[in-house]
Amino acid sequence: MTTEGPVLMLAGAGTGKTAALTARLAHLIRSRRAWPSEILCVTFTNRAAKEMRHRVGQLIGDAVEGMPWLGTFHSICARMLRRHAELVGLESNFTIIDTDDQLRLLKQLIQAEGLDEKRWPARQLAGLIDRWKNRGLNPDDLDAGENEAYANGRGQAMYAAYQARMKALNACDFGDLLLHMLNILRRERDVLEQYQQRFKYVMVDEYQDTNAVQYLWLRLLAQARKNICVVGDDDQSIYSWRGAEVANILRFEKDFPGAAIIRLEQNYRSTPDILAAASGLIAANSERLGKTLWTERNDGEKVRVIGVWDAPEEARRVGDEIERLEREGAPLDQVAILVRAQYQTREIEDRFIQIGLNYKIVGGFRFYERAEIRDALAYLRLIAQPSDDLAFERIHNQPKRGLGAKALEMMHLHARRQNMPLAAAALDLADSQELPARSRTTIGQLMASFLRWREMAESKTPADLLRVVLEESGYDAMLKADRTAESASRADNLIELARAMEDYQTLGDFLEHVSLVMDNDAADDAQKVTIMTMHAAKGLEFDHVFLPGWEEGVFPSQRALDEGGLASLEEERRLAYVAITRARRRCTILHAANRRIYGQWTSSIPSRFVGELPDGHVAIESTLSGGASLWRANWSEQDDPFAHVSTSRPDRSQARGPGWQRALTSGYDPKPARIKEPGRSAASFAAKPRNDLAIGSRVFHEKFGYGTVSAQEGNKLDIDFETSGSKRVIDSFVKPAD
DNA sequence: CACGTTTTGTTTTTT
DNA sequence: ACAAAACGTG
Repeated sequence: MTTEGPVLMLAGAGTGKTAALTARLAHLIRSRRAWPSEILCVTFTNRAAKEMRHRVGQLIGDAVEGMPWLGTFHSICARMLRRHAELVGLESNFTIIDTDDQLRLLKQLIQAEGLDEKRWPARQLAGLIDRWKNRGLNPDDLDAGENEAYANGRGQAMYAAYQARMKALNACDFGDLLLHMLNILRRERDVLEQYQQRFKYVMVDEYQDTNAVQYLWLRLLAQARKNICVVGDDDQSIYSWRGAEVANILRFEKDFPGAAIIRLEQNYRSTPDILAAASGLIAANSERLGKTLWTERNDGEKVRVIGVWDAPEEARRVGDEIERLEREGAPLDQVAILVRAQYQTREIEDRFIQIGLNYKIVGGFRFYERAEIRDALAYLRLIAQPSDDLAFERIHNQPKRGLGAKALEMMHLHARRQNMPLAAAALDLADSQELPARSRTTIGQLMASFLRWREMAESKTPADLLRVVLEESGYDAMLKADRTAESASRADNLIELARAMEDYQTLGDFLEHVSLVMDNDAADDAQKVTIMTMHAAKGLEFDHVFLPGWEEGVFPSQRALDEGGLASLEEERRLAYVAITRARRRCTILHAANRRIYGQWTSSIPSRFVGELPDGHVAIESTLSGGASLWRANWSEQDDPFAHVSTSRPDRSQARGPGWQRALTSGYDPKPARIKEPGRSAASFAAKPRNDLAIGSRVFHEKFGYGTVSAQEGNKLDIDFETSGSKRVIDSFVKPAD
């Protein structure tokens, strides 16, 4: 009922955080304080947004349909950015690229810079750029220290080059959605005021996970009215690797003086033992706001900790336990297995297939990340946007049509010289003689197909268009020719993709959905056990939760132990806290003495977190001889035996030698001019002739040698070569002979 | 250019 | 262990 002014809700796990938020939202609408379209409500995951929409719908009915501003930070920013794209030099139909495309693009830029890809991997640069964007930093905002983080002080230049290239491609990555919008709100007063006027109330779920850009974005939007209500739990902050700053929740009072602070401490979800186990564990963390969760319940059983010999036994054990629950009548959708990392799902999945237990894996290798789906999407992207070079590169030889590295290199060369997209360059090359005749006809056919498909896109539904494209491109034929079981399932996936597309009116709508919601959770009613990562489980709850792999090196993960120091160990502990508190009735933790990691059998000791669970609330069980008490005592009695395992960051400064600044320069221009007119089709790219050549000019060509221009048509020249005969070539491939 | 063989990296976690 | 990338051959 606290509707006006800033509100900070500190809500522990299972205290009804979402219920409070949805109720407040419904109250605002019912009491006519705001229309549904005047409330900005932000969540972190698509799942949370969906859940919120569902629950609000139950309270206020169809009015929820009129809530365009309920969604994730990314989807809301994408929606805004499409309206104001021109303010950051994009077109409204910009493409949202994923990490895969991002990496390929960065690799190209690194190569063009002449950097050693081994020494300065694209991944590292991608990580840095991501972190900069999360902090709201544009290339110009980087200080010298940041700049030196990559390739001896070329980080800034590479970042700038990447952004320029993205602009040329009319594309955004995930970080850009937020950063561009922040830039717009910072620079354009009228746009900012427009949104400040519109949003009478702002609500944010999981506030402890906001990073700097998101924080700045929110602060700008809420500044005028100050009707902002945020909900969070510092103990559940598990996304610092994504730039999340718990500090945001701590300084809320400073940013919004006079904020009402509401604590929710009664837990309505778990049994006292589960709650006590989780609370005892998290108490080992130092940096906490601190709160005491309590419950009125007094039922339930202790948290079980089971030690087994190896990972297969662990999987068997989990399977057995679940089958028992099933016999006892527990619904399978109330059972979850939460793991630290994706690779752990495999062992469990294998076992479940063996015993025929119905399961679903949430997240993981997602539908839209499969190769065949990405290929199909690349075709669609290229139809929607001829300037999508990344899509072009993906499918130019998929299915194989004899256009290999050589042909692609040629297209790149021409595209770069003319500042045009690859597709346009391809079209140009199709009627020149730079390439062998076979390649030219193939390119011509391919481009003609795209012209045809683009026309079809006007009249056909997206789903039908896809079917035609798959047929006419030869993709279907390629899958049919390959008679493996795998290709059959690929074909099925493509059929499924077309089916999923039926729900969308336009190609653009569908592509937006795909890039923002990488899930394709087809609604099915079958009862299934859920397998997912602990991160993905945040915000969910289950009667029965299994937590396998609680071993040093697995959980806490080796990475966290090696590089993050204490802060990262504490984050792992918060993750453990999140995992345990997902359970309503029963929580079972497992650890195996042996496990295969990187294909190597590795033995490990139980996680320190097991030792940190308070006695009296856990029941220890072990299939190993000697009992479990030995190692347990080990953990609690002495100090951290892993203290020597580096708690400080590895020193990177040594990698920098003298003279690093004198890096070599390359001829490649990192900032190609903005593409002026992508137009409706690749064919509309104008061919501008060169004016420094005329009929009779003597010219030199890399491949054909010297010759004389005999005719000029647009950017194409007929040249009589002295050694290679008469050819038709594109003018950018020749230079005047002197 | 396609295809087979060898080498290398991968395992955090999400939008 | 497995997949992708790099490398070499016909």
